[in-house]
This record gives sequence, structure tokens and C-alpha cells, in this order.
Amino acid sequence: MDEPAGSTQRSRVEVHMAEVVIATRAKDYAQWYQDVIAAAELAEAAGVVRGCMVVRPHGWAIWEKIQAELDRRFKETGHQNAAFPMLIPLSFLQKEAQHATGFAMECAVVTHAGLRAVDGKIELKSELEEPYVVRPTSETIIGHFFAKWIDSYRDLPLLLNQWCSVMRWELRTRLFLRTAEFWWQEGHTAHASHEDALEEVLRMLEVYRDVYENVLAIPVIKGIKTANERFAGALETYCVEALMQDGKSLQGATSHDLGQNFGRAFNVTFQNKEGVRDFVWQTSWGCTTRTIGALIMVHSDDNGLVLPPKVAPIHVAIVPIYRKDEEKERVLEVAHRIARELREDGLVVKVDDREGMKPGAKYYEWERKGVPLRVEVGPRDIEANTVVAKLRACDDQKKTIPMASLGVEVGKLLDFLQKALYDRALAFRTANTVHVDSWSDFVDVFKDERNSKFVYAHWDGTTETELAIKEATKATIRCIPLPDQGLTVEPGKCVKTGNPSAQRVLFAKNY
RNA sequence: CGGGGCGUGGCUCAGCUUGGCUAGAGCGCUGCGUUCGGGACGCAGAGGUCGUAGGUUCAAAUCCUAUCGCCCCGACCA
Repeated sequence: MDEPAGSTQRSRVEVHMAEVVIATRAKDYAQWYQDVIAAAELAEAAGVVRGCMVVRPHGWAIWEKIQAELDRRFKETGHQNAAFPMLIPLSFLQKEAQHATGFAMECAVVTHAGLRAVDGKIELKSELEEPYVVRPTSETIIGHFFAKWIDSYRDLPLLLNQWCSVMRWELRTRLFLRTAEFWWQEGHTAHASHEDALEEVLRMLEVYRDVYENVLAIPVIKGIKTANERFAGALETYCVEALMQDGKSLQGATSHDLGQNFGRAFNVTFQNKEGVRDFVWQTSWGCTTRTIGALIMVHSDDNGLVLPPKVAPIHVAIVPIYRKDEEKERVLEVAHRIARELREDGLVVKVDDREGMKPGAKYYEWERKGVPLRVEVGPRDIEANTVVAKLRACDDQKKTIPMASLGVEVGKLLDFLQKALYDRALAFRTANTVHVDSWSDFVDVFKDERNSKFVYAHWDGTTETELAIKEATKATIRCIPLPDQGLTVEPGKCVKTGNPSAQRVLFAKNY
């Protein structure tokens, strides 16, 4: 950088004044991601527990919003919530071979029960006869209970979901994206036919798409995973994939067609209408706290977190501005009155009446926390019977709004932002999606470490080629897009081998 | 789990190479006063077993060993 002498010193002072420093995306994307989380007080590494995170109140509030949107849709589609043990007998995990090997490396295991004090030191007391695995997912233990509960076709479909945390002993962790413990929901259903199960798989995939696009304002591609990327123990894994600002893909949610694999493993059988006993057809589907990572990486900017109004824990922050005590009294009264009015419209409103903090400092704080709309109220506004409003992103202009139409205007602004964020994310994806037909072009697209893309290219359908492409470019097949995803299904030649290909698939580097 | 980096008040760091004063700074925090339409200022304060455990030494934040945690790259994965 060609900076004039002394400017480093000056900018250092500014950084200190800024109090919270967020790296820019262009300079260090990974650092920026962590800074946004810290600055918005979403979460932090537990530190005392390897690989685990503490989700702080503001982060958890976002998760609660996501949960509420998903849960409502699960109920609307006939599912009930339940809870199963966090500990799973080791023997259960072994019953489905694919499943067992898929999760073997990442299981935490409970081997002891009880503690005892020996010479003032705490020791493990008794070793368990059969160790328990801390659930990495619950197909096995739920399979066990399905076997108990299901006997007739009249018991089907059985449509359950549980909200819980699971543990996978990850070797490399990143807040929200990959931690040892994470929070999620896992749906588990049993059906009388493969057709019914498949319908369920697609129904729930559509729920995820709906929440991603209409609530989180994140456009997604629906698709099927390749054999290589499939859930351990599934016949087929469906997913929604989203493009992050650094060009990498993030799997937003998955929905699995488990076929009869777990039915066989756990002997989950039922008598059909003809009196013949058969194994049930199962599905499972899940969405995790990783979604918050997607929210950060799709919408947020160098000033911090940006949240679509529908998942913002606080919709409006009102900053009062005053000099003298008598101004303060009048301004706060109006601020609280406005807050009451907006709350009647169902909005969560915060009046920031903290003393000893300049308005500007408050603006920056609410901005880095992702509050969609800031309203400023000062003596001039009261005089003119207006307020000043500023959206967090997608519109840099402050707006002056008549007090009388505040409720309507705030609603409009929030709707505008919700849509603008989606449009912006979609435009970004469109601009960063390419069709590639030659191997040299393919390699070229993924050469840049800092900015990759969504690439639609032909693939010959073999795991061998898939792995060779990954080896050469670090890009993997994120999914085979479903026919309704706007991609023309046409045959061609594999970008790597030249062998026949039925359709293009989505390649990207991924999280 | 392999390679690399880093652990010093709440945060960002200086001090370590070459062991030795009472372990410092800025920001933040507390109190008081003045301020307040985009990150305020003055004065007075509080706050640290230098990640942890051993070792070397008359003496360790500093040297050695082990260990834990975090960050980056890789392999693996939601």
C-alpha cells in the first residue's frame, strides 16, 4: 500500500476508536467471518471444551426464529415432535454397516458412570458394560423404537421430528459451520411404500427451500447428492445448496431416502393391507445451526451482520437524540410512544436509551448486530412530526418519515429489505454461475483460491471421475440439480473424461 | 489427525532474542462533570496465579519438557 507517512499511525487510532474491528472480506474472508460473529455477539469458542461453541443470546435468538419457521411447517405437514435419548448403545450403531463406518471416526463415547473422590482427587468410578455413543444422529435409536411401535399399515405413516443437539468429533472446527456439538432438528418418518417415502423426502426438501428462500432470503439449488456425498446408510440424499460470497457452496439442509436399510437393520416391519409383512420405508431430514453461518456468509458486509427482517431478533432500534434534559424528556417520551405503536404491529423494537453514549456509537453497534432498521428521533423530528429511518443494507439513504404513517412505512421498509436481500443474493449467484465445457476452462475457474463459483458441467456419472476432479481442483459435485431447478436437462460429454453424460451437475468448492 | 502460527487485565498487543526493578500501553470498564443528528472529552479509579503442569536457576512472562486451547492450510465431515 502506498500510504503517506503517518497514516498508519492515524488509522491505528481510528481502529481503536472503532472499538470493534471487522476485517474486510476482500482482505481476509475467514477472519471477516469470525469478526462478524464476535462483533454481533453471536457465539464464541467454548475453549474449555474442545471444538464446542457457546451460542450467545443474540445468536440463539436467530436460531429460535429459524426454529419457529421450520417447526410451524413441520406441524403443518403432519409431523409431531418427540425426544429420544442422547446416548445410544454402541451395538445399535453397528447394525447398519454403511451407517456405522460413516460415523465411526466422529463418535464421542461414554465409557464410565459415576465419579469418586480419591485423596481429594476426582476419579472415574465404574466402567460401563456396554459403552454409549453420544448421538451423532438418531436413525439407529429411533429405528429401535419404530420397531416397537409399528405393527400395521394403520400405524403408518409415522411422522416424527426432534429438536436437539448432536455431537461429531470434528478435527477442524469453525463457529456455526463445523463444531463438535451443534444444534439441529432431525425428522424421522416411516412409510408403507417407497413411493410414499419419496414423496415425504421431496415434501420436506421443499419446506427447506421455502424457508431458505422466503425466510432467510437465500436462494438455493435443490438436488440429489452423488453416491460419494450420500448420507451413510441412505439410498439417496437430497439437498439444498447455497452460494456464499466467497464463491463456495454450503449445504443448507438434507433430506434422505433411507429405503428399507434401517427397517432391515432394526427389524421395523408392518403388515400391509394384503396381510403380508414387509419392512417400512424410512426417511430422515435435517437442518442445523450451520444455517446461521449461511446467513452470515450470504448477506453480511464489512460493517458486520446483516439479517433479513424475518429472522432478525430485533427489527427496529430507536436511537433518541437530545442535548438538554428537557429535550431528553420529550424525545424519550416520543421514542417510547413510537416503540409501542410498532410493537402493536408485531415488531420487536429496542429503544436505545443508554446514557453517556453518542448516537453515532449506537448506530454502529446496531449495524454490526444486524438490526434491519434504525429509527432516529431528535428535537428536529419532534418539531416536524417526523422521524429519520435507515435500513441496515441495500439502501444507503436515510429517509424522513412522517410520524403519522410510521407503522405503514416501517412495514414497507422491512418488506423491501427482505426482498432486496434475496434479490441481491440471487443476482450474486447468477453473476457467479457459469457453464463450462472444457477441462482447461474448468481448472481455470477453480484456480483462484479466494473466489470460486458455481459451475455447471457434464459428468460421466462415476465416482472415479468425481474424485479425480476433486483431486485436481478441490471442487466437488454439490448436487445433481432436480429437473425443476431452471437447468436445461441435456446430454453431453463429461468435462473431464469426455464420456457420455446425461446432464450437467453442479460443481463448487464447499464448506 | 499431519504441517504452520499464536496463548500476557474484558479486547488488541508491547515486554521474551540476551532471565533480575513494583509486568506496561491503547481501547473497554466504574464514579463524577461537561457532551450528544455517524464511533466525545476531562479528572479520579478498579482490574493480570503472564494458558496449565513440571523442570533448570540465587532468581522465570522470558530458558527446557510435557500438556490444553484457539487460528490458518491439508485430509475428513452438516
